[in-house]
Amino acid sequence: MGEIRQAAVRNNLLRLVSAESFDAIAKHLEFLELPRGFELSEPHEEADYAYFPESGIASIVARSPQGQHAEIGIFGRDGMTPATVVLDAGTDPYSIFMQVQGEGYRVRASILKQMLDEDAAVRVLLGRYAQALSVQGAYTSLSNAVHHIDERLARWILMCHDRTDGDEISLTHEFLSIMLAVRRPSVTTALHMLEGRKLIYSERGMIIVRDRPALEQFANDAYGECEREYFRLIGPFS
Amino acid sequence: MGEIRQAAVRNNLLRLVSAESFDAIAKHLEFLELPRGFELSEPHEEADYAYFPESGIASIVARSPQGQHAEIGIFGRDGMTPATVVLDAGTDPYSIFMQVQGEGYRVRASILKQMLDEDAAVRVLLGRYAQALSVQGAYTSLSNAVHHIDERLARWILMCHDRTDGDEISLTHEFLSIMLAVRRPSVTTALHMLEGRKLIYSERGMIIVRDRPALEQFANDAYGECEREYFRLIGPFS
DNA sequence: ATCCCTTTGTCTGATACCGTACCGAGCCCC
DNA sequence: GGGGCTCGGTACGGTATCAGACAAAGGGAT
Repeated sequence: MGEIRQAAVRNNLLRLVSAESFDAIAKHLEFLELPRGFELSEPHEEADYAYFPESGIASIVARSPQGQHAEIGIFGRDGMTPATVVLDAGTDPYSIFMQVQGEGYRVRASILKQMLDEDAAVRVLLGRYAQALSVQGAYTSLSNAVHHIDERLARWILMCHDRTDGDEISLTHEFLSIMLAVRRPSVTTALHMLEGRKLIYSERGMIIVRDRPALEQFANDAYGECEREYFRLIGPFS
Repeated sequence: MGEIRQAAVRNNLLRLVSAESFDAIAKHLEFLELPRGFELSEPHEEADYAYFPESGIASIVARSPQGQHAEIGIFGRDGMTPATVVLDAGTDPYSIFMQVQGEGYRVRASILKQMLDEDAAVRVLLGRYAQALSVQGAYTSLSNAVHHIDERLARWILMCHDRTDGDEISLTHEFLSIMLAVRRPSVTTALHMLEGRKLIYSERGMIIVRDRPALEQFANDAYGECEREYFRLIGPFS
């Protein structure tokens, strides 16, 4: 702790705060592994820590009273949790957990909160991130309503690819089916479809992007809007 | 202008600010009719005014590049637009327009923005409202993904009923079909279903809630979560 | 190797919903 | 009180997806 160089950090939000703000927060940052399944936040519970992933992918899932669930958004080194901290909301009703393992920094939520009170620039940045996340949820909603499974799957693979270093994404069909709120066998067939078009390779527990431009073209209407909105609100990341 | 009594106001957010904050904003409030179809905000355009409805219902719709669309949330006197103002986001990608005619106040966005900079309590309130709206979007997403048309329709009627004075909601099937992102005839059949169960009456251009508790029971898994979250974040309204 | 467990592939029938089209009914307006 | 428009009801074939079950294949541990 206390000797993290901002230039070496990969999390986009941590990179974008001013050097002064970064120094203020850096001494409280703790680096840790984020294994698959790691819970970053549980529904209706006040989070002890805020997490800023350096790698890996986290999933935000809403659950109905009867236990139905659907993913409303994902983030990796483009984001953080809990976004509610900047809105003084205390808790949110979501499960947030690591879906592709990675690493990241965490800081006590109380410390981050205090920083936000004192540092308007950081407050603005995280506020804009909260908006980007909300827009991501909105477009997930649209996609759930109007797009076919294979398009939604393509969208989802693209969104993961954006947040991953190579072309390999480590995921099971089972997991994908939860994320897309469809049956597991539907994922299998949809993946075969994408594989047949030579857009991806699919192996046991692994999806490999083979032709990203064609994949974007296939996802077509389902991909792009909320990425553009992130770019407008926060800026580029890669 | 300038002589609006806070106790006479019906918009929940305006009611909840302190008397001092209200006095500061009241002199800038302008009362106006909000006819059906009135545009409160257009996608990617900076809004000139912020609107606080006193009655009627506004709809927030996301549009895909190809022109597909789906509703992600609604608000009436429980809310305001643009929620982005508190997040310094400038614009959002949604169409926001009146769906059931009503009345409301508006204030120049620049004035509201300035107030937010100076008044932390108002900033917190609107921030929490932004969160409530985001959660509403998340549960719309969940509903789009996992619930059947008739349940979603019931949910939607309940949400409108919450924001209406009587039991009558003035809406065409066409409009409903856009909101639920389904075919118009599907709405017709679903409404018949609800009518057959004696939960509503349905007339030309009008839906009348007949048995609200039973309607809630029917909507079951689809209704309630985001209402509870609004209550937690903001408080009751009625 | 052998066992076991996770993950993936495939099948069957059922169904919710779609796209499209067409017609009837209510309502406004001259 | 008829013309025309909006709105609602209904019908038909088509298909994307579901529900559930089962079998095969990969991979780790003994």
